[in-house]
Amino acid sequence: MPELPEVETTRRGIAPHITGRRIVDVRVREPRLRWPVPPDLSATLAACAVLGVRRRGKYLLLDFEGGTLIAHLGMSGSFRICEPNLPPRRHDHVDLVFEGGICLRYHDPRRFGCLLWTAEPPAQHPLLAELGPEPLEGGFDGAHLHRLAAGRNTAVKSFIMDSHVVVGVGNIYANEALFLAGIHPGRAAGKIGLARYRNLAGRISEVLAASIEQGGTTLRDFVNESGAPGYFKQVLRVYDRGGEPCLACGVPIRCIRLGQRATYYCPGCQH
DNA sequence: CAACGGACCTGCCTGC
DNA sequence: TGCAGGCAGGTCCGTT
Repeated sequence: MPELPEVETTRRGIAPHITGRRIVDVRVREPRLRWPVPPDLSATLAACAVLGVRRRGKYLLLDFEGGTLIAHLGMSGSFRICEPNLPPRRHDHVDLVFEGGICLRYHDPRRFGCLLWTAEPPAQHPLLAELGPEPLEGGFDGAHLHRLAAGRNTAVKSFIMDSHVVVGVGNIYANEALFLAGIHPGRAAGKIGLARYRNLAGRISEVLAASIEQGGTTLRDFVNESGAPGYFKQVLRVYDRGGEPCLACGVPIRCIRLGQRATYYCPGCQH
């Protein structure tokens, strides 16, 4: 489900509800996420206040007094703000209950996500330490992509989805950005020139920013902190449009598999 | 190093 | 109607 725009939408949605509030209860109904929820999380968080909510790539960072809760939504995770006594639905695995009757509820059917605690600065955590630059901040541009692509034979789509190269570019937005840049997704990363990488970097930033504006993309089940869907799907140019005409040239969109992922492109526009 | 496949899970859709 | 199979927005890890 969530790519960077969905995670940012979630961050913006939950931050005003929980920032500055203290934990009054932690309920772990199902600790078996990608990695186990720390068994002592409840004790660790007891009476701690949230200082703020940040995002690094697709990780949400809930800064508490004394450490940071690192959260990832995996493929199917979501956070919602609800009443603490609202009966949990299936797959509502964890509640963080705050003073004032605010409950942050973690829901994740596939359990590919995680909730981890670190007392160190989270940037040093092994999951975050090797991540590439943020696509919506300085340090990400065509020169960066061109430099890292040198000598690499992998498909450019797999290359831009590598979190060591740039964070937050998942399958939907990789397809969309390559379409907007006119680059064939299977082209070898090391055989693309600087000018085209400058264009691609711009399109990646642009498509992610535009999706955040729309509240993220809802394909099947993404909802924000209030349970409302995102609206960016209405703007997707190639993703999930196999066989339909290209909006630019009318040629049918093609669907292939690249690196085990569904890959959509326009054979007329992308080379 | 780079590249690839498998692994982790449930839910939903398709086709027989 | 039931059931098997395939697919899904992520990404880590082990093997070539």
